[in-house]
Amino acid sequence: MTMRASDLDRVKALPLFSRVSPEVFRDVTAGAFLQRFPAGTTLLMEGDPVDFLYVLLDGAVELQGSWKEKETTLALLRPVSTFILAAVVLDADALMSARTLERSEILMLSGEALRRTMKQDADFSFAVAQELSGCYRGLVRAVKNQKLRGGVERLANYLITQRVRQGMRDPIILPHEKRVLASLLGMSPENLSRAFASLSSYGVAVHGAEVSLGRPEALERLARPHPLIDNHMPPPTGAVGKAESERWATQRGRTCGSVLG
Amino acid sequence: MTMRASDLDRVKALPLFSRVSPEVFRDVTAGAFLQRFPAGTTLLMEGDPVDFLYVLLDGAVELQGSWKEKETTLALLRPVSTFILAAVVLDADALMSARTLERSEILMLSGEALRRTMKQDADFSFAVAQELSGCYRGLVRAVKNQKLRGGVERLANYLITQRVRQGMRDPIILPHEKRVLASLLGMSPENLSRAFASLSSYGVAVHGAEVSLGRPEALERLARPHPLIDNHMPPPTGAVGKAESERWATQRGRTCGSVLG
DNA sequence: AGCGCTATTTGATCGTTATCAATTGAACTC
DNA sequence: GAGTTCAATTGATAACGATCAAATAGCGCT
Repeated sequence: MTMRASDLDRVKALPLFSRVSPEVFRDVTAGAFLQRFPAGTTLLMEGDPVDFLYVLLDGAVELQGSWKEKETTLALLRPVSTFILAAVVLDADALMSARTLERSEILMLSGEALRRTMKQDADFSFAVAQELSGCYRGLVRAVKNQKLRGGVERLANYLITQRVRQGMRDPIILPHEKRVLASLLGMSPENLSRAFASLSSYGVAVHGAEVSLGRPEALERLARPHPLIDNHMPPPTGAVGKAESERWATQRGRTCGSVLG
Repeated sequence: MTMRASDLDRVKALPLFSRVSPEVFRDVTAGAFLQRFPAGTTLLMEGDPVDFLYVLLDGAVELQGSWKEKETTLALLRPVSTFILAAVVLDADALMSARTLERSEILMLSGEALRRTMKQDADFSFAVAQELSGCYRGLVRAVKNQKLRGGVERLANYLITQRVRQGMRDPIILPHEKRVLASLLGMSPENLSRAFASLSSYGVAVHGAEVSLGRPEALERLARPHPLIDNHMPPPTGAVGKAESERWATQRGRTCGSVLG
C-alpha cells in the first residue's frame, strides 16, 4: 500500500531476495503491506498462527519466549531484518512473541505467497534454505553462549561484539535498554549492573548507554571470544542477512536477528 | 557402497526425501557411502569444513559444543537422523563436534551434490527449507528450556517427554548415560543425581537406567510441560523428521536430532 | 524548576549450581 | 572370585545468580 519505492529496494537488497528474478520478487511481495506500530506493540503472541513474514524496516523488535510468568528475550532485531521465517515455511504456530521496542515500520509479506513461490522457484527456495541455515547457526551460537559461559563472560563478549559491529569506535553505544539486554544475556537486571561493575577492573566504564572499553585487550583476555560462538561480523555497510554473515564467518547484514545481541 | 537396499529405503523415508522424485533421490545419493564407526569416534570437530550430510542409520551420536576446556551436549541423535544440514547448505564450517556414543552406521551424502540438487529442484529445496525450519524451531525450544527453567524442571520435563516418546510405558528407559544426559540438560552429573533425588517426592524412582514415574500427574504439576517448549510428539511409528514433528505440534520421525532429548 | 514515572544501581539475603573429595555401585578382566 | 575401571552417588564447600528492599539517577511533563 503506502510504501516508498526505497523501502522495496531495501527489502530487495536482503540476501533472501537479492538474487531472485524481478518476477519472483513481484510474486512474493504481492499483497504485501507496510504498517507502522508504536513502541510496545505486540505483533505476535506465542502460539499464534503465523500468516505473514515480517520485515523490520525501521525501529526495533524483540522476540521473546515465556513460561510460567517468566519471560526471556530470544533475539533483538534492528533494520533490516526478517523474522519468524521458520514458522512461515512450516505454516506453524509461533514459538516466540514479537513486540516492538520502539516505533517501528514493518513490512508484512503473505506467508502463503511465500510458500507458493518457494515451490515454484528453486533459486528462491535455496535462498530461503540458506537464510534458515544462518538463523539455525545463530541459535547454535546462542545455546553455546548460554550453556558454556557465565553471566560476566556473556556480557564481556557482548561488549566486544558490539565494538566490532560499531566499527571499533569508543565508546560503544548500547542499542537497547539495560533490562532488555539483561534478558537477552540471560540474567536479571540487577546482575547485569553488577556484571558491569565487575568489568570496571578490566577498563570498562559505563555512562548511561555509553560504554567505554578502556583496555580492550584486557577485556578480551577475560572474554575469550571464539569464532564458533561469537560472530564477529564487520560493521554493516548495507543490508546483511544471517546466511551472509554465517558465510562470512567461514572463509572468505542481518536478517533473522542477532541472537547474540 | 556396501549398503543394503533397506538402508536406502530408510533414508528415502525421511521427510527430507520422501516426496522427491526417484531421479532427484538418485542424484542426491550419488557417491554416497555407508560407514561403520566404533563408539567414541569423533566424526567431525568444531570448526572443520563440512563436506557431507550425515545420516545416522544405527547407533547414537552426540553433537557438542565447547569453549575454554568446557564442553556441552547440544543434541543427542538416534536413528534415523540427519545432522549438520545447515552447515552443508551454507558450505560452512561446523559449529558443533559430532561423535558416536555407540557403534554406529552412518551414511554420508555429498554436500556438493546436495546443494547442486537443491538449485535444480524446487521441491527438494522446499523440503530442505522445511527440515531446517524444524531444526531451527527445535533450537528455539532448547533455548527457552535452558533460559526459563531450572535444572530440576528441565529434568522433570525431560522425563515426561521420554514417557510420551516411549509410548507411556512405565518404567521409562534412559536412552543414554547419565553424564551425557546431564550435559544435555545443562547441569553437572552431580547435580543430575541430586535432581533425581529431589524428584523422589513426586514419585520418581531410579534404578540404573530404569526410571519409574510413580505419579505422573504430580510430576506434571511440577514440570508444567508446555507445547511451545516441549515437543510431545507421539512415539515414532516410522522415520519422522523435525519438520514433521513441528508440523504435528501445530495443529492438527525425527531428522536433525532431538535437541531437548 | 519541580514533579512523577521508570530505569538503574546498590545492599542484603537466599536459593541454586558447580566443584572438590570421598564413597558406593556395577561391569569387565584376569 | 578378587581386582580393576569407570559411572554414579553423597557430602561439604564455594561461586554464582535470583530476589527483595531501598536508594539513586534519568527522563518527560507541566
